[in-house]
Amino acid sequence: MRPLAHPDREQLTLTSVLYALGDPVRLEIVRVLAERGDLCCNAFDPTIAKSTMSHHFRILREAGLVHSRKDGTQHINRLRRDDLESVFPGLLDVVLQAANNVDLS
Amino acid sequence: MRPLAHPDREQLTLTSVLYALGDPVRLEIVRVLAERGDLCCNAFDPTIAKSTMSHHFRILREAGLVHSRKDGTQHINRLRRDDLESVFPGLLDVVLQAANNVDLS
DNA sequence: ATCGATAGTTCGAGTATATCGAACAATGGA
DNA sequence: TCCATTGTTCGATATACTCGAACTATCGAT
Repeated sequence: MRPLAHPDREQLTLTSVLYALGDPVRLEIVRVLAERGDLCCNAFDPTIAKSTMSHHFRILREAGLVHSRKDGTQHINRLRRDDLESVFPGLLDVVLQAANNVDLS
Repeated sequence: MRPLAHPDREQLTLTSVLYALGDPVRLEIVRVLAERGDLCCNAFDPTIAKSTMSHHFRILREAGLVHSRKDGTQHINRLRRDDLESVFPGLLDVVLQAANNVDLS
């Protein structure tokens, strides 16, 4: 297995972050992580294949949105709020605000 | 030729907007439109094929980011700032702020 | 320590999207 | 009418999404 890649702040790009957010599954992951804190992968939509979730978490990790650390057999995922805020101020908050409003429907 | 599709406010989705912004070519189009006002398609990177630009403008149009109107042989493109602001408050401003900061490099 | 259960990753295949050049359509001007 | 300009559409190739299956890693129980 490859080690988990986590770019540091200087490597984050706006395009990659927006690309990562521009998928309904990943946007929901980010929304739930923001709402409920650190979670492992099985805390999300169980109808989506494991391999697909793994793919989405990789996109989120490599874009710098999520930090994953191993804890026993599971991976605990955490939103990189501070890093994102320092590089793209206000972005995550605005997106989460919009995502939560939309989800009222 | 098909008529140009322009969704109205109620049809905009956050995922589609973020997806449209999550591409370097399209993000640059949006940034320039915000900076310089209404422009036709040839105001952008001339090294990109016409058909590719047409494709990107279609994505932007169908996501509701851009309005295109015919004027003679050209299409004048305008950012739908008010519509976006009403549906996803603050989103476009934050993205443009980040895009302009990044482009200093 | 071996077995089994659980959590994720990786692989391979099918389907969908990006990019380009070429051909087409629409408008305006000589 | 002819031609230049603008942009769309088409066909082909290359890259990304989704899934099931196989694999790896860790923990707990026997």
